[in-house]
Amino acid sequence: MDAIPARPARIQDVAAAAGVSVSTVSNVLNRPERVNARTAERVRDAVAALDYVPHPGAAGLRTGHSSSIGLVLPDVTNSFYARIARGAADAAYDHGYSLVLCHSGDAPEREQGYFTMLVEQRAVGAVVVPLSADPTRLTRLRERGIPLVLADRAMPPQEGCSVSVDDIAGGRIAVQHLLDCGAGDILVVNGDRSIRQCADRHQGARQAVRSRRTARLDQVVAEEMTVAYGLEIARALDDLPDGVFCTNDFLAAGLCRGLAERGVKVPEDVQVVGYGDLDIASFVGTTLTTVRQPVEDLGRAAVEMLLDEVEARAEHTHETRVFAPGLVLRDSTRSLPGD
Amino acid sequence: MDAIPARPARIQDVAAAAGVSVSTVSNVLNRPERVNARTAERVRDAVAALDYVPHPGAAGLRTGHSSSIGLVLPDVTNSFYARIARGAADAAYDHGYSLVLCHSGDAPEREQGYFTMLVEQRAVGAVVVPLSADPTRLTRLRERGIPLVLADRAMPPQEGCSVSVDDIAGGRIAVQHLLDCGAGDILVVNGDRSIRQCADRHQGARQAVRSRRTARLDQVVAEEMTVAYGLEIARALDDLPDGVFCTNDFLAAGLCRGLAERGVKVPEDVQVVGYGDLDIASFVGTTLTTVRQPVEDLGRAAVEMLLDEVEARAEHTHETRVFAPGLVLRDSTRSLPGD
DNA sequence: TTGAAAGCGCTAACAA
DNA sequence: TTGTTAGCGCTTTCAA
Repeated sequence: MDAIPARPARIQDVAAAAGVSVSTVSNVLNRPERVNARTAERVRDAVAALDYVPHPGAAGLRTGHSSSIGLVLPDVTNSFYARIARGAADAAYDHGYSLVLCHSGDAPEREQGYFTMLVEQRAVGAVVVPLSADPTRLTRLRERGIPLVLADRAMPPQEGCSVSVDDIAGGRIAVQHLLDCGAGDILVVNGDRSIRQCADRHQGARQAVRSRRTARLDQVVAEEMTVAYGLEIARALDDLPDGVFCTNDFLAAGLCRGLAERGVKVPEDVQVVGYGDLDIASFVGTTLTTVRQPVEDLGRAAVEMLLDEVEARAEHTHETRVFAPGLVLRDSTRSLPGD
Repeated sequence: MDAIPARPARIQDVAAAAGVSVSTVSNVLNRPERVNARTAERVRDAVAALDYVPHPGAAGLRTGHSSSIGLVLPDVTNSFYARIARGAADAAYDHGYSLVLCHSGDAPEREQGYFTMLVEQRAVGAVVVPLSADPTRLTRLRERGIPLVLADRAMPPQEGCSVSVDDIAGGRIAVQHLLDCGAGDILVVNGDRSIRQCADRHQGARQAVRSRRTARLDQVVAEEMTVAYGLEIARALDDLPDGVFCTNDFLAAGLCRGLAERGVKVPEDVQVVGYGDLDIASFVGTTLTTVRQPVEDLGRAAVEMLLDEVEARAEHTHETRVFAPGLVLRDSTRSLPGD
């Protein structure tokens, strides 16, 4: 029943059908300006008739350039990384590259396995969200001729490009907004401070508070950044602040629920800002004002910086690109006085 | 500062270093049994010394086999598809294939573009969640020699393999559970019935009710399967059922919120079952009892069926594999009488 | 403007 | 057991 898959046409077949040489066909396809218009048309007809599609693998063998990019992520089902993947896929598609999905699944040996695979395939480069901060393996990849761009991690600029979101700015705009909306006694509900993102967001919060003489800032650290711990913290709170900045939306969702339990109204009594604009932010009882990160842009930019490095090796200079987050206004904060 | 990426070693370099011919090196790598142990060791030393990694692209050119699989999805950031991707990535990795991520983004012309790319690359096959039910484009892919496995969509078995979750069973176990927990007047809050999943889940619900003489079943259709519409429906409900089956968790989350607004207690007054076990299911006020689909298994199985077709072309017979969903018990239903 | 021919890195007959 | 050699499908000098 299956149609016998005809062996795909090769460039030779096209040449024969059009009555020209293979190099002419190649020229029609790659440097059309070099070839007579009438000949070109004959060739194109043959291409269409034979349903010819060139084989970039074979071409790459000759030219030395492959057309695949690796995307190495800890976990595709994590929405943050999925958004990076989407941006990267868009950019790769636009530029005619194919994207090889490498799901390292938090296993360093698997990440390493993918690195080897990328070297084998002579991938043109890779966008990677590395599992560990240890840069040795990454450096080895570079030495093997695979340039890489780090996403969501910093990298010494002389080592290569990287993209990330400015978490300090994120913390700052979150708390600035609370201040603008009239809160003066701010609590930061944070995750483990050894996590760079958490430390940065807190630092941003401090910056914002410092700019307002009368304001004060407190911090409480949750063991894990989950709804459950947010809830816990709300229950345990002794005296209520009038503004809370949670460094992720899960904490914020739990916190809101805990406050509701205690009869505390959001945003009337306490205003809350979350972080991440995760799905949950719009699903909780009081929808969350939160910080949105342009994550797709990260993925897109990473691929584009990689291609710049690859295609313009000489003029390329490494770049550390930091994206600005933005605030999404919803119901867990009051509207600005001016509005 | 950059180490000049030394041009990677070729099989010839290894041969020279080991003082043997290229074919011996090739044999050591591919059919070690054919070669003298001592020679093999010399070769392996040379491989290590030169840090040689074979180039599967070049090999594929010779053998005609590539080692990449396409994964064509409407949207990686959708958690359902992301879970498929994860399963597929795991399986591909285990079998030594690379997975090319094709994010069609709901754009048919882009999906088509990816199909062409897969043909160009001589991908060994593809796992695809097609945008439209129209099978013509898919058939063309097969004819071009790219076997495919459909995920989350049915396909006539003679056309190829497919994997999906049994939505009828899902609807049935959901409602069966409501009945078992003492509910007798069941409402299905459904999405558009022209969506196969919705129709199937409702059919499963009917099957369950039919088995219980005294039970009755009602249905209300939401315009969209969102939290907002779930909320709406809860508000508009005239007389309350004692069990509600929502065909997705967003609807269920909204419904619970709406019921809470009206002072209706879940699960004391009304029991609720959702569908999908999305993140939100454990985040709502009353955590949702819901139907969990083994989506990663779909992705994994799809890749494995594809490889079976590719590697055992002769003995392969197409298969339509249907996975059984399971119930996740949480707080929106009462515990079973027996417990 | 076109074509002939070499070769990218590898595998697989076939010969030695 | 090992080596020689002819391609896989394409690009790219170089010559015509």
